[in-house]
Amino acid sequence: MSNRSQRGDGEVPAPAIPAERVTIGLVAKVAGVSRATVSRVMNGNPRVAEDLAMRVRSAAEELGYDPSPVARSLALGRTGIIAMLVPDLGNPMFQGILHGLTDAAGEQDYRLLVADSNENLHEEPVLAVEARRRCDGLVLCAPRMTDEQLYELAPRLAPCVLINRELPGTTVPSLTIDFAAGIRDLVTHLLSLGHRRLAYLAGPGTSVSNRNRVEALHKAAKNTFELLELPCGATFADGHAVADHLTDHDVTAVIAYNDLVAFGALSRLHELGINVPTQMSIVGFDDIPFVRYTTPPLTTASVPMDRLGPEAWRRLWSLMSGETPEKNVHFRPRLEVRGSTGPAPS
Amino acid sequence: MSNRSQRGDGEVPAPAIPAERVTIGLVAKVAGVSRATVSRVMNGNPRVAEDLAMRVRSAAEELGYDPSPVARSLALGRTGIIAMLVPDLGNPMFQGILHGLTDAAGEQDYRLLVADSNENLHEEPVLAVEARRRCDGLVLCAPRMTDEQLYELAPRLAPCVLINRELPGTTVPSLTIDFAAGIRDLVTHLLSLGHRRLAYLAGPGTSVSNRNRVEALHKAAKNTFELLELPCGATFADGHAVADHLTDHDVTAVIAYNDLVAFGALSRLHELGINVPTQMSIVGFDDIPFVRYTTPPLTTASVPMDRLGPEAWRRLWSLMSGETPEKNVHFRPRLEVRGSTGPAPS
DNA sequence: TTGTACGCGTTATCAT
DNA sequence: ATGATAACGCGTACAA
Repeated sequence: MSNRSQRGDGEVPAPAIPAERVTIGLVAKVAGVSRATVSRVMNGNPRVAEDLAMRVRSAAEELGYDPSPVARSLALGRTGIIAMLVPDLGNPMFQGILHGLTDAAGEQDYRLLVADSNENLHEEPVLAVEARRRCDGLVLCAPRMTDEQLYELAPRLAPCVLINRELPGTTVPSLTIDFAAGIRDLVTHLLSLGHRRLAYLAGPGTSVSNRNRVEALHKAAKNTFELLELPCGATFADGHAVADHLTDHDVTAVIAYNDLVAFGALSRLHELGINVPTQMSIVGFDDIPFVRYTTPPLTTASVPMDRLGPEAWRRLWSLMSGETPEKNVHFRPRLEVRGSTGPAPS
Repeated sequence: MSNRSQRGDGEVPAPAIPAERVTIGLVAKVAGVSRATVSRVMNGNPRVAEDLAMRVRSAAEELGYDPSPVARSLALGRTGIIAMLVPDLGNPMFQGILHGLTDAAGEQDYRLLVADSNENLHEEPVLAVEARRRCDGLVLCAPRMTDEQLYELAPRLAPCVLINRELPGTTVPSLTIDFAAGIRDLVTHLLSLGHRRLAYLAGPGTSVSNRNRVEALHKAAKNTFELLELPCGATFADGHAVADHLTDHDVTAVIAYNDLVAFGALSRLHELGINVPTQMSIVGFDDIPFVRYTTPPLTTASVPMDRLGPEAWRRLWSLMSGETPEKNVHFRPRLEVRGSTGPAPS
């Protein structure tokens, strides 16, 4: 059956270049039909004589023919692919979105291509354009790109759906998280527990979502509680590192930029012998999969990650179909009270 | 300068379809030259008169011309892209590889496209072929694909580099982890601590890397210690769930399929009030970034993740250049003794 | 129903 | 140095 029966009596070479390119023309010649007919058969066009179709199919099978996606894309003017650009694949938050997006798009036979801008925040715009040019649509999550850049780029990125930020004055659809509401809920929760001196472990300074949180915090802090802002970051390691300085100040509760940071801080506090929540309360943001299992389980603002992917796809699909996408959604996080928060120590 | 100066007096539409396609032909017409010349200018061909080049550049600038990657790929016969297929983006292990691969390939102006086979293990082969056909090379990590399938597919995937598995009898380069050695080190460590009854939290049954571990364990167990094999999985949640059954049996140490699982189990044991390592020792595999911070820090077999990406790229590059890639590497994990292992309770 | 011929947007090979 | 023109591999009017 398979051609590897001769394995064992020699090395089977891994051909860097196929023996001879098998194109639609070759199949046509072998099957004794025109290329148009082959094309029709391959695309399931029903109006071809069954005998011809058979000949084509067996020829294609025999030659191992597979239409070139590139040539196909050029002729069709579409690729059947969408791309998503994320700032950090390591963040479980994006993994959730990616998963949902893959599934939703997959149902309509669209494939998802993931591009990670990683640390090259500098090249974020380049990557976005490049990714977009190779496919039919883009889901863009670029928290560090300036509004200026985004306005400039938007026309070249369409059809495009924005995640976690908006582009006022344009019709570019966007899915956002109501960070302010989430922060308010967390603060209210902490205040109700008697906390009055809070620390905020800030995310990347250039990130819009960090700015949103900071603004909400400052607004809430007015005449209500003391707020200490500590530069931190977005990763577990960042949170872990900054936790050392927590005891330098007189705070009783910590609001982390996100769950990863909160987790890192939680871990470090444990190492330092500081009990959570009796000596210090701590909250995160996002509700990524495993923070419900940390010790203690993390109180956080739960973002409905699983809804973002599908919603993004629907809007992208509308745009690609020339229709008007549904209105933007501003997801409201749900306060998830768990074990990492408790009454403020007297 | 920018055309968004009129923002504010109306909605700027997000054009699903660019106003008019600006192709190389249009630029040529506007600049008053042939398409060939435009192509030359765009590709930095030095032998074009400077005045013509100027005209072309300004025309291109003015029209916002950007060569179509698809058409370009078709004409050139190469895309400038490589793909990597991973079974689970959520596993930090792959994120490490992806990162290294992105950087290495990026230095030679190749972009990385990530495809996640997610739970569609069934479609893994399809995805692999699809991904490969759209670019110039593939880094494949498909732990659940059968050898049969892989042998069958190999020719269509070349140039291709395998991660975590080999294809004996072929010249397909592969980068593998010496799971057996890692397991042996972990076992030896546990035995030296006096443990004689071990549990193994098995990964996905269909995964080759799981089979490798199991084999190594059975080999080591011969007349040395008792081995209990518990079906588990590959995620944090899997480990968390299975930990409940750990106390049903009389084991003193646990070897988890990977760090994620170990972490999950660790977390659950803590909830159950079982102290690690005094009552139970536990080890993981991989050494993903944050397990050094868990409580207690996890003893594990450290895999040099950061080396995999670059090594994979070098081999892929060789293949694409028609050269013979360097020999395969069988990475030997390094035993990382931390706080999650201790003397067996008497 | 089938084949012919052209278009998709670009690069490369020739003449000139 | 520049411009026709033929690839690249495929889809699809249109004609037959």
